[in-house]
Amino acid sequence: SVQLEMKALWDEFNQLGTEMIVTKAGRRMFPTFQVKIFGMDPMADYMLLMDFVPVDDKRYRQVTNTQPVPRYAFHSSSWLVAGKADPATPGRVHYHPDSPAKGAQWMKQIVSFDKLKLTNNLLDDNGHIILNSMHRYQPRFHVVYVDPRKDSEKYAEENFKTFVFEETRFTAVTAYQNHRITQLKIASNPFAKGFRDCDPEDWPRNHRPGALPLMSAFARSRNPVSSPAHQ
Amino acid sequence: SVQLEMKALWDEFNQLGTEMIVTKAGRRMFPTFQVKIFGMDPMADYMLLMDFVPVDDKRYRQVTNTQPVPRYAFHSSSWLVAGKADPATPGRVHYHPDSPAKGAQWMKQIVSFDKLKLTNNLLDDNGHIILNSMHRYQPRFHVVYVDPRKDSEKYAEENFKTFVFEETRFTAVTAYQNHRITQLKIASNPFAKGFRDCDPEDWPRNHRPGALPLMSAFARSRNPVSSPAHQ
DNA sequence: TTCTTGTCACCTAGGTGTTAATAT
DNA sequence: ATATTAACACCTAGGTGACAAGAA
Repeated sequence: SVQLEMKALWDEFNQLGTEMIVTKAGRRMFPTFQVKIFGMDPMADYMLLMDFVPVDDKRYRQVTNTQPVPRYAFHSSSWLVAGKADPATPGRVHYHPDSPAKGAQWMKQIVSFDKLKLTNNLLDDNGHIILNSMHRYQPRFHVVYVDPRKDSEKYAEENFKTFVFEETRFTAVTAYQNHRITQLKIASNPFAKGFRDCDPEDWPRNHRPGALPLMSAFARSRNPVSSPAHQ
Repeated sequence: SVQLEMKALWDEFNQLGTEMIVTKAGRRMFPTFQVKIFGMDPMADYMLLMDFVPVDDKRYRQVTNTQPVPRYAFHSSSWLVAGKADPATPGRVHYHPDSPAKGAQWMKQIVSFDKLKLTNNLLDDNGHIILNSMHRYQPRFHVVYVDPRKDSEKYAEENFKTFVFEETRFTAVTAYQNHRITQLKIASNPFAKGFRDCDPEDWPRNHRPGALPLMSAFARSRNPVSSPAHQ
């Protein structure tokens, strides 16, 4: 079985509609997809990998709310379906760089896919995951048992297991569309600290009950709670 | 067979008497020990590791030349034997973090031991290599074939091979003793660029034949030449 | 006197969103 | 209009030798 790490943070993003930047050179995901694994055979070899499947066959489009809104308005924009999805290229997979490794090694610490990068460059030759901007994707996590038997191909079907966490769904974008997503990224990603206007360490102490809860996930995620995988 | 990378740079350091800093927290080696490997079974698993053996049973001592020397003197100090070596602690080994891996993976690119760190802390619990300051050491590189047979222990003797490059010998120190070593480190280690007083990129062009050859190894090492292993 | 330790400025290396310019 | 790109300032993370202070 598998537990998603930083579930509280993923939930907060998912509630707003998670967006992930794609660039030509490749961009990491934030939050990073990381899991805790249980129940492997400690002595057996496993390959760990991820892929990304379209959530639907729609292409999205950002529509700006042009009506006058109060300052600090919450819903200045939203997603609209803009047509049928672009034809999917044969989806790439990302093997965790430690693969293959023994079950004992995978289980003894959190497995982090922080080397995984997303790109919109169809001609990418860095092995990055290729996605279409303005499309929605569902990350999937696969565990493959390395079968020592000679005719292991025959058992391929029973030698892997797939885990899907719906809270990790996201829209691929080349620039953030929802400003609240931007703010949550800035508040929770250490590499974006330069864009913060207050010290996040002070937030839990200074937090007023009525304030915008942009930082709540970050505060909570310091003691991450995991969730069981869907299927 | 194994080829040492950056051999020209190692030679230049070795000619001056290589020194490596050891610290409580652990310090990387420079030059980094890296090799190119040939002749493995592409499909077989191998473990790669390093250890460090005392070159002799001597403790060293730096003696300062107190006689008046001309400016820019070349030999202001030297090493003297200072007594018998301190009792050796059971030597640690450093497994290359990618171990175990297939021969094909080890051979397809340079294997770099840049995660290896040296410490003088006898109580170190970070898994770093523990060395005595003011003692000389010979790095050794070991290739271990992971024998798939059940009684593999019986074949341990024939399942590993050791490679020794004498030009990688060094003296462990807590502070540099030979100023020319310091200068060569500053000239060739990118992380010490802050202490340079000229642009190393310009050196090959501006190099006057009569000038001090401090940068020559760095200039040459841009097209690294390898050397065969001793044994 | 000699050796060791801890702090520091200054780097490498690379992950952020911003912004202005460009493409569609 | 909307979407994409490239350069950029500002971070994280961590590897340098210098230096002053301390230890042996």
